[in-house]
Amino acid sequence: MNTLDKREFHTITELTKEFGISTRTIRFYEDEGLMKPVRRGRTRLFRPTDRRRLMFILRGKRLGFSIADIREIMNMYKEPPGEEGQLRLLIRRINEKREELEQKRLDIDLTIQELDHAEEQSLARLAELGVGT
Amino acid sequence: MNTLDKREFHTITELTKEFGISTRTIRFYEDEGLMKPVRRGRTRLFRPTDRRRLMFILRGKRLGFSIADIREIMNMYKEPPGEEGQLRLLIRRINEKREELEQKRLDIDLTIQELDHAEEQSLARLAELGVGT
DNA sequence: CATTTAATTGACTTTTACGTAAATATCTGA
DNA sequence: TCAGATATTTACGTAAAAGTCAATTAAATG
Repeated sequence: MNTLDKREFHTITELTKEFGISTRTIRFYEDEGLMKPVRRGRTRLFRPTDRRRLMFILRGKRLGFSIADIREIMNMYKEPPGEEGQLRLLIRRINEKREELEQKRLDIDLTIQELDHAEEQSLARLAELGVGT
Repeated sequence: MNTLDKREFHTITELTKEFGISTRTIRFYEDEGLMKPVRRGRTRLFRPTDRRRLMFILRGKRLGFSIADIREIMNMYKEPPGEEGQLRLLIRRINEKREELEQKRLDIDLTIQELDHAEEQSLARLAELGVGT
């Protein structure tokens, strides 16, 4: 791979290797309408945009979002609707999602704090045993 | 409920109401060894410590951790082991979990940024429509 | 051109995290 | 003490998110 890797297409196996997922998983996301790779014959060809979508999906998964959640968030990034009511609805949904994410961040910070505490305990215990780090 | 609510025990339904989950869910967590409420007869009585554990579980869930993950993290908060090898192993695991959490935080920040962007687009669109906020 | 090699499709299976229902037991106030 | 509400146990069911396997098909390569 080149440092200036702006290649047009990726194969499915390239993506499985890059992201450590299976072909089944990628096809599953396509079935769910989260990606639309183009085809050469029957073979899927993934454009940079498909790859970005995949990254987005995996990020969502790491945060514990369901496929449905991810689909919903993706839709928020498309062209905003032209009608006022729809727009206001979209904005409300965006804010809901943001709150959800901010709650997650609080959860993370708390958990990290607790891990820090647990680590300290363990380090203290190690010190008691009279060992260097 | 009192402002100084340090009551000894909670019933299962009190917890379901407080946290918006079902009795089945709570019993499931007990089956999974994540909580050990005491019993009066067959009836479960949840102490403050059980309630705290439940909060911990739900926090883990919000972050997309599996039951197995949560159990593993919980075990990190118990008395650290006495043997050096075990201690070092524990410390390594703690650091792995922390990294995982920090990755999640990065994911969150990215996603929030994108939501911000999507919101701006929508607000701009609204402005175009010549409407006030 | 014959054959590995890589992809696709479709069907069935598995795991996780509960939901649901039935039968039984316990408690509680009238 | 008895009806109605609350809990428990056991067992089976289910939805989401893939995993696995088999049959085809297409592509590439010696």
